Amino acid sequence: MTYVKKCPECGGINLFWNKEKGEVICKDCGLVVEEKMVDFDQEWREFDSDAAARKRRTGAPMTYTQFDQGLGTDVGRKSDLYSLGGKNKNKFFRLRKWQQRISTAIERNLKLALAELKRVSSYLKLPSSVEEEASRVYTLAVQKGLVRGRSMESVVAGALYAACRRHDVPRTLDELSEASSIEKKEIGRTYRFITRELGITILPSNPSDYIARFASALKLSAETQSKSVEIIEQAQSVELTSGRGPTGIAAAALYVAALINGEKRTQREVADVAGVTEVTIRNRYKELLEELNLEKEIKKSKKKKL
DNA sequence: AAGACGAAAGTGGTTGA
DNA sequence: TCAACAACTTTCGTCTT
Repeated sequence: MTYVKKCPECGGINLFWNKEKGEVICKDCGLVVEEKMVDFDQEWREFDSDAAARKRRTGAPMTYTQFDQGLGTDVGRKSDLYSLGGKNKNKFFRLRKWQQRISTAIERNLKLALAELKRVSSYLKLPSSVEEEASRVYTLAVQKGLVRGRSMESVVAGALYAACRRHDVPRTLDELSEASSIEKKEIGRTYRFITRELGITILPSNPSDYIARFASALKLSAETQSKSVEIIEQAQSVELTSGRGPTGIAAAALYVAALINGEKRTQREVADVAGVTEVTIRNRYKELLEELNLEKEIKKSKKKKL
């Protein structure tokens, strides 16, 4: 089986095959290029309907993006009732009433929230594995009663942010904030709250996870991308990265790599796509030059130009 | 004229008493 | 709960290309 080499959406070359989920996603724009690559053929043969019924064993796939995991049942309405006598009829009505009562609180909330979650995640073009994870996180949060006192939207945003981090397709808080129209600090706060309460541990995000997306936004070559990842790795080995914002580091590394490869971008341009200021890039850039003596490489590329 | 650089003051969040 | 603190931003003036 052969796979597409370029993302049909943005032309990016950073396709990533998540074997577990059976998806090929584009790390640049988050587009799911191929999804659910399962073998749809049956692995058994059936000769008559009887044998077929015995051998079939699947239903609709279970998913957290449906409020009841796609497994919900309802106590039926009219048509079923005709087959029941008086006593049973009453029992039936009672059951239905109870079900409606139980359903209301949590499930109504989940329905609304998951709709919102879908909206935001499609706005950000997140892969469905992230959406699924976020739905799961949100469902847990509701069950633990963590939504009380917080707006539903902010918890959704927080769950999405957590899911993104876990799947190494980080979006910045700014992007999430733009998509959900929730304040950045509010998202951050609920994010911290729910991850703590649910005991979800998330590693600090790696600057190189941002490189692919930033680079494609700036239309930089693949060589520049790998160069900047290389720079980040070096920076990490001399402890230049701890305590600093990962986006700032990614931006600076990208800026330097672009200089070295003669694909110069202004600090302003890089700063804009990375969501940091020029000053931050300058500070990181200065540190990078000091620690990793990259001056030579920059000079080298200048000579080439002349 | 535009971009790069740096200083200084301000902001929001974390930490430790 | 408050103050100290680090990272980052904003603003602005100067230097370089």
